[in-house]
Amino acid sequence: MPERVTKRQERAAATAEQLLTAAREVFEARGYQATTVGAITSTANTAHGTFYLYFKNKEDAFGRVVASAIEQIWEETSTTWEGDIHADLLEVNRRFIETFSRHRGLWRCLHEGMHQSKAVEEMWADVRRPFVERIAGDLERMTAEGRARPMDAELAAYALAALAEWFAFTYVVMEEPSPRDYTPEQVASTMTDLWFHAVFRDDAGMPRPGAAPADE
Amino acid sequence: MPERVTKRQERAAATAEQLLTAAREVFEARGYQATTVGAITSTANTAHGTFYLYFKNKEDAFGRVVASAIEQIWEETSTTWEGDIHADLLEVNRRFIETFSRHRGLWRCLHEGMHQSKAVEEMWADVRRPFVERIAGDLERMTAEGRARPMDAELAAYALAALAEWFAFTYVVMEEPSPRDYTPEQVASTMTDLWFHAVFRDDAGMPRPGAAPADE
Amino acid sequence: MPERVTKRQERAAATAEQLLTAAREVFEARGYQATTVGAITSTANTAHGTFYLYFKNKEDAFGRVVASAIEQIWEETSTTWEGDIHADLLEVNRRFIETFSRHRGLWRCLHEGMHQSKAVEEMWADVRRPFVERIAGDLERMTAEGRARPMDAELAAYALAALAEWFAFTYVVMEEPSPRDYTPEQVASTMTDLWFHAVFRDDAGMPRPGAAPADE
Amino acid sequence: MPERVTKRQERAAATAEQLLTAAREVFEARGYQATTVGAITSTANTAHGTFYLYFKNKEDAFGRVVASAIEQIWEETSTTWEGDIHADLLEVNRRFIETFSRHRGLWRCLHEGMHQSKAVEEMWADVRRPFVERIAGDLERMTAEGRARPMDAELAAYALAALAEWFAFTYVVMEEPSPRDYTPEQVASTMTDLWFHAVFRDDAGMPRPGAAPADE
DNA sequence: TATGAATGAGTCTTCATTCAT
DNA sequence: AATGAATGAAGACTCATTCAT
Repeated sequence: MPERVTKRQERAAATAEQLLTAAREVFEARGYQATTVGAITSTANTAHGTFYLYFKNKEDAFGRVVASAIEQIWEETSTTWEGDIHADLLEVNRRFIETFSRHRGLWRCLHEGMHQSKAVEEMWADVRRPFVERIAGDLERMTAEGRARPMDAELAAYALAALAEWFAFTYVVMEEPSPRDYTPEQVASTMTDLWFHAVFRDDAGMPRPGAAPADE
Repeated sequence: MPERVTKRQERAAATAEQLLTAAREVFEARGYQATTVGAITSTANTAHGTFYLYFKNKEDAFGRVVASAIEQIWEETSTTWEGDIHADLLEVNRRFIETFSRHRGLWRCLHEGMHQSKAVEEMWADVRRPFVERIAGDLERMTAEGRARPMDAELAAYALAALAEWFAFTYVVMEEPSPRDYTPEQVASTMTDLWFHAVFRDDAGMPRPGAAPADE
Repeated sequence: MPERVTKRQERAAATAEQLLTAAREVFEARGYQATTVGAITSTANTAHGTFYLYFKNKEDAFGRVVASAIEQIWEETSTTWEGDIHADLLEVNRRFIETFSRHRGLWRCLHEGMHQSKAVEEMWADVRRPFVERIAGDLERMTAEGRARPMDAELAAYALAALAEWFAFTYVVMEEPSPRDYTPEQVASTMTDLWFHAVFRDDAGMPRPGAAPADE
Repeated sequence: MPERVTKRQERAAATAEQLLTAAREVFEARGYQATTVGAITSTANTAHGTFYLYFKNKEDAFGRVVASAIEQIWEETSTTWEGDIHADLLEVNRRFIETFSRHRGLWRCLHEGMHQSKAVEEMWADVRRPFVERIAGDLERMTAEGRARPMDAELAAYALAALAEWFAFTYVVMEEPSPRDYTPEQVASTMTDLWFHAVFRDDAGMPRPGAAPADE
């Protein structure tokens, strides 16, 4: 009875979908610790026990939520570095802040959960590592091309990722500095400015190689 | 009856000291959430209720612990910026990593607690603000002296503080990157390198005033 | 799957019943303040947490206990006032004292809790209001029929309810005056006598309509 | 050195006075259960331990407070029953409501405490017994004089005391009925009206023996 | 596949009372 | 007579997880 099985699978898939969506909503709204299985199941309109058919536990559910969200962030902050590096970098940073903003609940949740559960801590490390590696790769390539200063690319990548992650986090999530004092545009601009000068030779990233160094 | 008073006050001070030390130990070892008043009092060898003679609650106790630790960190990361800026910066960063390391339990606790309690969140903001302001002041001065590039000093200070705080945090507390792969010295060096180039004119921080600018 | 549901519902209903009965027992025996959730659950042979599946908290549990008891009291103190008013009144008062006696633990608990919790205070007010209104209604009707003296029916109802409630309470619960000195029958009789003369015209309640007024 | 001793005694008496006053304030403001020894001593500006030099415990302190207050109430609700009984009764009831009002905090405290502590329960019984006896005495005398109907004077006295106590308590303390709906004057009047007709022969208390019964 | 009733461990806080000084 | 530091008992409530149906 293939049809029956299919129907069952369909229902099951629908339930799984409901639970995942609900989990994301609740994690974003309440944070890691304050999220309860009960809140997720009642948001998903399923029985309490059903949760455990689809997730091993809270950590597991959070992992799935993060995994599904992270793809989006990854794609939104990708670039091909064609043309003007400074402009590209600014654009990436803008998108980073913007994406971070849209997912702020989840980020906060990730940072919170990372102190509560070893599994979430590893999840956090796994989430950021590709970003770090992308940066490290870019740095190495740019150094090889003579545009970036020579440096320990991996360590610098960690440092720059830390700058981006924590500057964005404090600004977007902790509101330190307050969004009333600085616009996301200013934040992206400052981030870009520091990152750019930290990394590139003075003339390297300049779009017009003949031009004199800009005075900001 | 000055003697009497003194004796009592001495005992009380000793109790307070025991509790504060115990609180610090437990917070560092277990983290914010997992720390219980019972663990603190039994470590301090006092009755449970005695805790509430000296602290309003867990948050309050944590506040005192942090306050007492923060002074030390502050002093250890102060400098007068005489002579070679690059060398001074490296020294400050070395000490920062080193001090951070020594207080890693507390830092983790602070970051954890900041997601659990609004009061701790404010505490975190209060702790870092002086650092940010110190950086902003230094930047402004250096820009005025023509050594640093012109920039929004406050925002840049937030960004650089974020770099230092989170790079140190991930390295020291989360072990990302692993200390097996990179020494604190390397971390301090990378941090210094990035920070230096991000901020200073190419010739600005150079100890040898006679040297020509690197490019052009 | 009606059978399954039924079995579960049966068990749940049984648990609820156990808890309610246990709660009543404990409240009656210990009073409001001294009653602990632990005492209720261990009396009911359930886990501690099960209590919170059926009640929001102690107040809520008490509310349910009172509600279930109050119905009984209400019905036992209802009458249709046919025939001899004095005899009817005596019968009501007898039953009131008797019922009060049977629920003495609960009454004491209600009076105690009313000073401990705003919710219980309102519960007390809600419990007695129907009694007051019943009395007020009776008074108005009897006045309209020319049997009761004209008076502010509502205020008089509050006063008479206070007489009944507190006379019964002091006698039954506080044993003031002592049951060794006065029987419930005497108490009901005195209560009836005072209430009767307080309210009725001298000839009004008399069963013998032909009798002349006592005086003048 | 008699002078020294005297000075000491004076100080001690002053301390005792401070504590008693403070205790009364706190009991009136907070109620029995919510009153803490700490609140009393800090109101009295004495050390915590000093409390136990003058009182055995909280019950004891409350006993002293009640004793000192009760005299006043007793005197304010005394009358000589000269002339018009109805008018006298109304006046007594007015003063009773008024006095009750002024001491409402203490009354509530007494009623609350009576459920918390056997000692306070006895205190309550001791406080009201003289009132009951005064009423019983009055009733007996009036019956002997042919003005009141024959009845069990003591039991009737308990009933009438209950009426007065609880009607006043619910009105003044529990605000049931609400003071917005009924004035103290109305309450006193209703109380008087019921009491009067409950007790006296129709013509007995009338000031003008020739007058027809008043229609309210 | 889905249900939902039951479990029970874990912690902060208050406060009356004592007693050394 | 006065102090005030220290004590320690006592109780409500949440929620992840299980398992019989």
